Amino acid sequence: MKPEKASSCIRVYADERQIKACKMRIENLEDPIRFLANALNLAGNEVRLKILFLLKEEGELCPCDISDILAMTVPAVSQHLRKLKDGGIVTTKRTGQTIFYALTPEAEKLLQPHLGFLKNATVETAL
Amino acid sequence: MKPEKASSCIRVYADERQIKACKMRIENLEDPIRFLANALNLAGNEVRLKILFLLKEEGELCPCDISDILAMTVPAVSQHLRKLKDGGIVTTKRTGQTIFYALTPEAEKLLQPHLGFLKNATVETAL
DNA sequence: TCATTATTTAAGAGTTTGCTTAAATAATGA
DNA sequence: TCATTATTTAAGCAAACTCTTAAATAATGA
Repeated sequence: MKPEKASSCIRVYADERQIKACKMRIENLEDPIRFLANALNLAGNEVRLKILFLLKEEGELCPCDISDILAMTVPAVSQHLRKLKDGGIVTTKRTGQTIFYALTPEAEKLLQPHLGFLKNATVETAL
Repeated sequence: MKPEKASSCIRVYADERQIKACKMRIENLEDPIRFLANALNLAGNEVRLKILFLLKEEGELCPCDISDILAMTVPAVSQHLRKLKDGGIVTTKRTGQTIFYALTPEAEKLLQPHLGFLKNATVETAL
């Protein structure tokens, strides 16, 4: 009846098997979890979520457009775009001096539920 | 042919109508965007994403269990749980000294695609 | 009541974030 | 080539994040 663990909790009814199974499950998912957490973290910022939503709706936009729409300085926008690009969420296409940003197909798939939901969302429906 | 705007970009081909439409769309979605960004931000942290995944899989867990599984101190876990609770992502149920945490139905719905995906995910399938 | 256990709270330190301003790159067209 | 325009990069700073350790709350049972 004595728990075989040397951990913080000494609850007698602690389910050792459950704990161990959970540990293994998490361990196996380490990589996908890291990847997903990073993507969600990028989307989990008001400014970047707006940018992602706009790219989803408009197809592509340049930093300058986004700066106008969001009423932010161009460097501020550019730095967000860089993060998104580094994270594989957006790609770029140059046309003259203008650089157009667009969602990657992977990001589109990954964020589809949320961005699609926003389209006609209210706070209640978002829940 | 002169653009009617006093903004950072002076591109002749800037689509004034598009910019204005985007501004309005974003403005109308201010609240849902704030809400969604907050939820994604909470999920966009490795530790918290693990917690959310575990709660999804196990139904409910106490801080002590989570601390064991993730090999983190109890206060560290507790502080993450508080954030999740403040954000309406998890709820609590007391049984004696033990407090069980579980996903709220809203969070379950909101995060279903991602947490469900993780279940048997590899990095490639997560993409 | 008192010792034990589960959990939360608080204070502190080190890191990361996200903006600002100024400067650097890059492409266009006169 | 030179001036203009679009974008990125860099440095600096205030705020937010996430852990640590120590102390406070809360519930149980002898």
